[in-house]
Amino acid sequence: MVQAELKSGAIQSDDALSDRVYSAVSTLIKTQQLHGGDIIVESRLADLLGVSRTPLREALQKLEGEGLVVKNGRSFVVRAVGLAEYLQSLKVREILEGEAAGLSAGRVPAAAIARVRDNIDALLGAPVYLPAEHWQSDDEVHALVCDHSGNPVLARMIHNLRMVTRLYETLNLADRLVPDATEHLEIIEALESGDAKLARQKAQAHLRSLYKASI
Amino acid sequence: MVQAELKSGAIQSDDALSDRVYSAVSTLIKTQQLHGGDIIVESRLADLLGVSRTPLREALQKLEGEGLVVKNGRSFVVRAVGLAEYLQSLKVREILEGEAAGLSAGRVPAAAIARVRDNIDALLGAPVYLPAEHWQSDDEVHALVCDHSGNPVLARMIHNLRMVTRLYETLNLADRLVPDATEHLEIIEALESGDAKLARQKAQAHLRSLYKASI
DNA sequence: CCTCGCTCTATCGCATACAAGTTGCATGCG
DNA sequence: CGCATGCAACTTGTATGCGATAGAGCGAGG
Repeated sequence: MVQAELKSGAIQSDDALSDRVYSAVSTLIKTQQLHGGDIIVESRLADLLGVSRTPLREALQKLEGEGLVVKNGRSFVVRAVGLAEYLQSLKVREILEGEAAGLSAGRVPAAAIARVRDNIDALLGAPVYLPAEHWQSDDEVHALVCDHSGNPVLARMIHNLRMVTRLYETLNLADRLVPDATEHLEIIEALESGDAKLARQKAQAHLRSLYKASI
Repeated sequence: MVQAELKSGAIQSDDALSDRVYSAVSTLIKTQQLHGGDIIVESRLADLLGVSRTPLREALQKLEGEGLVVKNGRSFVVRAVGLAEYLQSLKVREILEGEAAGLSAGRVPAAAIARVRDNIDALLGAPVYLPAEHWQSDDEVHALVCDHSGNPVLARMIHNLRMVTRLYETLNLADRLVPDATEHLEIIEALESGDAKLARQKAQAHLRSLYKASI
C-alpha cells in the first residue's frame, strides 16, 4: 500500500515529529497512496512511518480539522469527497474566489505575475504532461488571487476549500491542462489590468468551467 | 480563574472523555472564563478538569482545527480575535450568508420560521436582557439561512466563521438587541416570501449593520 | 545602567504501558 | 448442518514517565 519512508523525501527533519507526520500523511492522502474511504489503523500507520501513535494521532486530529480525514465511529477514515460535495465546494469557491479576484485586481506585484505566467508557459510547452507541475501552477495562480486580496480570512477559507476539492479525483487532470492554463492566463491578465469587475468575472468563469467539466 | 468542574453541567457522561473535555474547554472559551490571549498550560488545565494531559491535548487539537485556540510556539493560546480579523470575517460572512439566504428563500418550512419568529418576539418582550437567549436566537436565525441553502459546504463554512466571530467580544451585545431583532425579522420575512434577491439583500444588510456597529 | 550569557526549572513532545471495548473465528451443542 | 456462545486478537482511549527545550531569572561584564 504505502512504501514511502517518513525520513526520506523533502521533509525538513528539524521540525517537530508530529509536524513531519502531518506532512507525510497529508501527502499520502493527496497522492492517493491513501485513498478516500480507507480506514486508518493507528498502530499500522504509526509503524509504517516509524513513529509512535502519539504524534500520529496528533497529526490525524489536525488533518481532521482541515477535513482530509474524518472520524467514522471510533477510527479515522480518509475523507471521501463525492461528486455532490465537490460541486458544492466549487460553487462556494466561485463566490469566494470571484470576490478575492476582484479585491486583488491591480494589487499584485508585477514580479509575482511574471513568475506565475512563466510557469504556465513552461507547463504548456512541456513535451510531456507533468501532473505535479500542473498542481503547482494551479496553486500559484490561486495563491496570487488570495494572498493579495487584503483579507486573510478570505484567503484561508479558499485555501481550505481547495484542499478538500483536491480529494475529488475522478476527473482526468490532463484534459484540464489547456483550459486551466488559458483561463488562468485570463485571470492573471485581469489582475494585471486592475479591472476588478473583469477579474471577478474571469475567476468565476474559471470555476464554472471546472464545474461544467465535472457534471 | 476557572472553577467549573468537568463532571457538572449538562455534559453527557457516557461520551468519550476527550469529547467531554472538548465541550468543556469550548464553553470555557466561549463564556470568557478563558479569555483571548491566555496561554494554556496543559498540566494545569488537565488537573483542573480532572483528566490527564492526553485527552486534553486531543481536545485542544480539535479546538485548534476550529480556530478557537492557536499554537504559539510550543504552547496553545486562546485565540484572540482583533478588530481587523473580526471585520474581515464579517465581510466574508456578508458574501456567504447573502448567498445562502438567496438560496434558502422560499425553501424554509413554515413551522421553522414560526418558531424562530416566536423566539425573537419573546426576546424583545422580555423584561430584562438575556444574553444567552440573544445568542441562541442569533444562532437560530443564521441556522435557518444556512441549513436550507441546499449546500452543506456553504453551511459549514458559515458556521465556522460565526464561531470565530464570537470570539470578538468588545462590542456591547445589549445594544444590538433591537437592531439584530428587526434585521432578523426582515431576513425571515424575505425567506418566507421566496424573494431570493430580497433575502440576499436583507442578509447582507444585516452583516453590514454589524460591521458598521463595530468600526 | 544596560546587555549578554548562563543556569535552572517548568512545560512540552513523544513513547510506552495498560484498560476497555469490539470483532471475528472457532468450537460445541441442539 | 446451523446457531449460539465463548475465547482471542486487535484496536482504540487514557494515563504516565522520561528526555528535551524554551523561557525566566540572575549574575557578570561592558
